[in-house]
Amino acid sequence: MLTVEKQLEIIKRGVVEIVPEEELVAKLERSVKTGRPLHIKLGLDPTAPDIHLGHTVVLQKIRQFQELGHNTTIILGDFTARIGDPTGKSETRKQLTEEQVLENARTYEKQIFKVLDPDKTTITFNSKWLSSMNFARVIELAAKYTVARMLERDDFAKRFKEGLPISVHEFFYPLMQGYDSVALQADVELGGTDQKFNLLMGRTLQREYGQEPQVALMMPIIEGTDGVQKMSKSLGNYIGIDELPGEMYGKTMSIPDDLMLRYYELVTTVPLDEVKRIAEGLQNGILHPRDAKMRLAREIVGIYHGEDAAKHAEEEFKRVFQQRDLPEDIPTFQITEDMLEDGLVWLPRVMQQAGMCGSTSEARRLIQQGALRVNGEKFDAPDGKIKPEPGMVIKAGKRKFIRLA
RNA sequence: GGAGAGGUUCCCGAGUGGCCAAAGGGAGCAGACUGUAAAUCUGCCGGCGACGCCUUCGCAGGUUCGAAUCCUGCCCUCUCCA
Repeated sequence: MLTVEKQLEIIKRGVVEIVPEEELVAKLERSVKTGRPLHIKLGLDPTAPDIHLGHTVVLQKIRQFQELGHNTTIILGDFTARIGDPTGKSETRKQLTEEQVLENARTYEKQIFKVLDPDKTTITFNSKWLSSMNFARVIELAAKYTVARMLERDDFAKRFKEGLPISVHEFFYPLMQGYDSVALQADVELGGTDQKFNLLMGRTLQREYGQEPQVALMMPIIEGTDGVQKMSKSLGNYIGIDELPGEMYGKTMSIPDDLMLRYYELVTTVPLDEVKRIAEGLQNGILHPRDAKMRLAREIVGIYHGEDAAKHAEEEFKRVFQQRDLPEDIPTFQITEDMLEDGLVWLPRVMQQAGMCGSTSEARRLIQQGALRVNGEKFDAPDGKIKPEPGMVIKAGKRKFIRLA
């Protein structure tokens, strides 16, 4: 086991806040002395069927704890998910059904291990202890916290002030999550900064139930590809870890340059001193931002698809976006008889049918804006008609291609 | 239970009888440039084979030549009082 100092150095990478750091140090010291690993807890909401890079920020941290030899437990909040964490969206979430939760949990489980070591990971559902709680015990739990303190929570406070709805059952979410820490006797709980209240609740409840309080360790919430809002699937600004290498690479290239270093630190395993070197290179202009970002994209794709796939994705990216060449694989589209009129097809229809755009209106706009190329030639015929030929390549915008069958 | 405020296009947020498919911002898309799916600038941003037509402003009706805007009922949310 590494020394306390070494461990701290690793643990603190990317971390926003440790509450309180002294207690973490004390716990680590005791752990090193007794040889007994710490118990690290991470709660996940099994509502998201697809894990994206945003989730991996915290998963990477768990991974580091695993490598340091500590015990890690992932709690799939199947029971809490029935409420839906009020955090984030300032409105009440729909309750999920039991089947939905279980199905989501299964896909979740599969993806987690792309980051975590399966042999060192314990997965538990919190329904294990929550579902059997009777009302008397729920009252006992609820009595350990006051409404005023509950309203201190950012999200509740904001909604309360703005006159937005807060359902009573939402108060149970923090209580339940906090109780998970009691059930597990966690030493450390990880979470995003948006989880602060919940993590601190764990401390309070553990103390109330006569346990040593856990240390709360908060990771930043990473911005999505738009560079503005937090990465989330519903906002569509996410990079999913199940995505194809090419998509993943391209999406990474689409993040604002300013965001690069943050991504390096939080979602890759590039050593910190090297990240520092990259930062310096960017600063003094020795390193072209594009090249730095390509490296980033390669690193990210590499984690989830391997180095070869990453290299391949890069070559493809260069071919399509730097050399403006055709991609390796172009989906083919079959023109059907009923689309033909005197041997001509109306391109908006083809584009819409081929999934290049959502409607013919959108297709018309694309043509008007000069976004369309047929066999590399700009296409701007106002009636949008063309004589289709097998093998013809239609390109809309920079990254949508089809080949006629 | 009583009194008041409010529900607008993906999101935020204007609009209070015609000039509204609905300001502005964000996101998204496209073009230019940079040969980064970056930044910046410009344009687009409900649907329809389309200089017109259709659907949209919580839901359902009504008034009007005409409604997101006025009236009625309903649903949902909030505030104050009880």
